[in-house]
Amino acid sequence: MKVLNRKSEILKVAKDLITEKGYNAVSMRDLAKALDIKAASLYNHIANKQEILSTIILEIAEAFTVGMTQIFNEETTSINKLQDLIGLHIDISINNSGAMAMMHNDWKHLEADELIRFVTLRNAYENNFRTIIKQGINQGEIINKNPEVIVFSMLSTLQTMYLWYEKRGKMDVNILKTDMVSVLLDGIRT
Amino acid sequence: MKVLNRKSEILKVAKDLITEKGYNAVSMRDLAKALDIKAASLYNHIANKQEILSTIILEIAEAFTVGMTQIFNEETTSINKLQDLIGLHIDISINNSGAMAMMHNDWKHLEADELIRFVTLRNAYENNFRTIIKQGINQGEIINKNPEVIVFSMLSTLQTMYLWYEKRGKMDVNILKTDMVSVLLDGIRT
DNA sequence: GTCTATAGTGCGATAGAC
DNA sequence: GTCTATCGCACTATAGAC
Repeated sequence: MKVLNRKSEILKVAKDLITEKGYNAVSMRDLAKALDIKAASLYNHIANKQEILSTIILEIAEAFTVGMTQIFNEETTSINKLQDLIGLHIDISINNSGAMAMMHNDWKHLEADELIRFVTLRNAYENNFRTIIKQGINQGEIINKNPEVIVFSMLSTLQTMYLWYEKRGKMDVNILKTDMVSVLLDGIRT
Repeated sequence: MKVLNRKSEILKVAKDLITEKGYNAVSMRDLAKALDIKAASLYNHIANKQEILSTIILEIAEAFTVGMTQIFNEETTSINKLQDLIGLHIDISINNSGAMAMMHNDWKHLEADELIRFVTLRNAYENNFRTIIKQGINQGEIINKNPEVIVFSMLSTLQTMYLWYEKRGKMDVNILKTDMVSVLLDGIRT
């Protein structure tokens, strides 16, 4: 286990607290108390409260972008790409449930450039997802239903998986992947 | 169009503001300004800020409970019950997207009795949902996959539908129901 | 790198006049 | 039913000592 520097340590504790209570409900005093220091001391490591939010959310958003880019460019069927995307979401959600919660709940408290960057990344991600579905329909691999409904249904399940995985005692990752692929993809396969 | 009394009017405006910014990010001064009165005047109509939250969230939670109870006791197949539940979610989500957002994002800011009541209702709802799925599996109507994965996948889609319906220019409700039933149920039917 | 002290702001809520 | 005025408190953030 690597020793964290002070800033990483602060971000880690902040992630846990904000996941539990929400961004606006966690004060710098709360955060400092959890680290056993005074609030003022935090400002030696971070510029302000916003920096905590944007660092955590953009880091996870960029991890999804990297994963998506790779999968999008694979030379394989759309169904295989969707299967890989399910795996990507499961892997990231399991290891970063705090950051997933913040991305889900608190992105709207981002400001200025960080907000724009986040929304841009998220839109690009959704567009790639939609393109994969449409290609699958055109290739006859995926049933010819409204692609928006398919995209929405899959994404909403994948995006809230972190909630559910936490709640019910962490099942085996490989079983989770198998069952999730089956439930999400069997219904749209031709 | 019925004329709203002052309290209903306050709750309606609060719903919109809180949906946009989150419960903690909307102050009583913000709310008052949106109504063109002073913050102090709000307290002639509501006891405190918490009352806004609990009134809106519990009202919608109870609407789901009523709908579920009725569907749960229908004498029909599990697949038909699920189909009716999808319709219930669509009908409520479309007419109450603000309240849906608050129930989704801000329930954790409920306090004491109201929090307990909400969690109780939500658990009962999920248990009924799970029971319907399990009965369907036992009757051979639904594929024999992990029922938790099926429940989670369907519920996460239904619970976040309000987000997506708002975002993309409100498609025809009947088409939405047909396609949603097909995408969510074709994959789990035997 | 952490501390004390504090500036400056905004919050929820109340009292009491009209 | 709305107002002005205000209380008491919590917040983010900074200055400067150690």
